[in-house]
Amino acid sequence: MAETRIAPAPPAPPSASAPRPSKVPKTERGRRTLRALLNAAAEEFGEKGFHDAAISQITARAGVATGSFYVYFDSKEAIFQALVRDLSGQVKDFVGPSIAAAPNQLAAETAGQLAYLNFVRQHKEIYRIIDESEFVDPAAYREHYTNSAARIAARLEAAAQRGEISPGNSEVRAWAIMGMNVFLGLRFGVWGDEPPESVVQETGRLLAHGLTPPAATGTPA
Amino acid sequence: MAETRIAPAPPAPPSASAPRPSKVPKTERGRRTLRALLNAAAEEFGEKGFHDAAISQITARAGVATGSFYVYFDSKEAIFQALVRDLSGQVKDFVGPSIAAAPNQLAAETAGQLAYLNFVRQHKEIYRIIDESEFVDPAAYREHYTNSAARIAARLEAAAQRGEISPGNSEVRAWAIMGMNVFLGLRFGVWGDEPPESVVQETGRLLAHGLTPPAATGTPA
DNA sequence: GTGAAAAATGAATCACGCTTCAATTTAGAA
DNA sequence: TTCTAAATTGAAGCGTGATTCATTTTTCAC
Repeated sequence: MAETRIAPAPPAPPSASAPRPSKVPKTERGRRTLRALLNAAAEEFGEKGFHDAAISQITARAGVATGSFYVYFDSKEAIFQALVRDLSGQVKDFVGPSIAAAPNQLAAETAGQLAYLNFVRQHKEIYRIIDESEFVDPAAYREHYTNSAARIAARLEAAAQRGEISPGNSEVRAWAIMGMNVFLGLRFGVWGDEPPESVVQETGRLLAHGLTPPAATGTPA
Repeated sequence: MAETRIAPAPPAPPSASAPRPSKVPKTERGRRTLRALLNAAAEEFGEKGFHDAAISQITARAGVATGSFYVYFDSKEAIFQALVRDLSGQVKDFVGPSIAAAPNQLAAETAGQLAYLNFVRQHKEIYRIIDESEFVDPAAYREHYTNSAARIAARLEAAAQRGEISPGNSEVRAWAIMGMNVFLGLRFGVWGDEPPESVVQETGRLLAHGLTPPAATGTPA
């Protein structure tokens, strides 16, 4: 969540960004149907959750017959997995550039969070889908967060080397930052409509100076 | 997550701490069977998730016949709801005292986090169950986190009044802290066995002073 | 000790929706 | 235009597991 790039080569696994259906379409028509199925699945899974979602509804939304589904995916689980990959990639591609453009580490975290919150507001279904992968595809769930944390940690490590931030346990910090972003995304992206700017501002202060009052440190907020 | 008490009367809804089965047992034997069913359900749901969990397995683990289940609960959903309440209460009761005993706000957050991490290590199934309530019982899920955040926010508000911490947006801060705790609990409580002390120490520094290096503020870590 | 309410039993029912499949239509290369 | 592979169709099969229920056993107040 809320990261990517800046470091030359973070420990990122070979997981691809694109959906990987069981059978790759050979014709233009096939590609269109595949896309329609993935979009329909995002809606259906997002609204109903994995088990209440129905293949027959997905195909109905996509405007194809039930049987067509199995030309592209082996099972309900298979399209769900493909969807998780699809959405993971979309977040990364959306948030990454903002982070890369930031002048320093604290600005990068703030920019990443802002981009993430904006993305979430446009794709509220992402939480239900990523969250449910914990049950449908545990490996994907674990990978998703482990990879995100690893990228954040790599950035923090580099920044600490440069003396830009204080030294410390980067892995713990990374999971803390990721947790913050995920929960703020849930509260202010999915459940609320408040403009993200004030959220980002507050978090920026927290990450920079903590909660200790100015009198006790020296630099006011 | 990781909070409770300290403030006289936080905005906590009327949700009870105890499980509320459909039918309250009238005899001692009945109470024992109900407890056995809840414990068995915690195991079964924790291991398999809601949909792969089977009533027949729950009753088998509890050592009773299939039909007995429906003496105590109206449905699979009903026992799941009761379980979420049960576990929510357990966390609160376990973490609360640590927070109440802390001398100041920053110490309270740290103590709460430490207690929470220890609790999670003893009850790894809690994540799968709370997380899945997002799908099985969305209202319970939302309430769980909204209430937790409200309690943290109330504590922060009070501390800010006392000048113990800097003024700021308490709701944003509360959700940030809660997110941190939840994700650190997942990584270092459920997935890892590292001793929680180093995690808590790092988070404590982060909450107190942020990431800015000592040179730029004045008070070293 | 007796009897009515509470609890326990487990085989049978039944709804649900994923998946299969044989037949038909469409795409596009030669 | 022709022909083959690709794509589409939707009704029916089928396994799974939650839920029901008539019956038996246990509890405990009187």
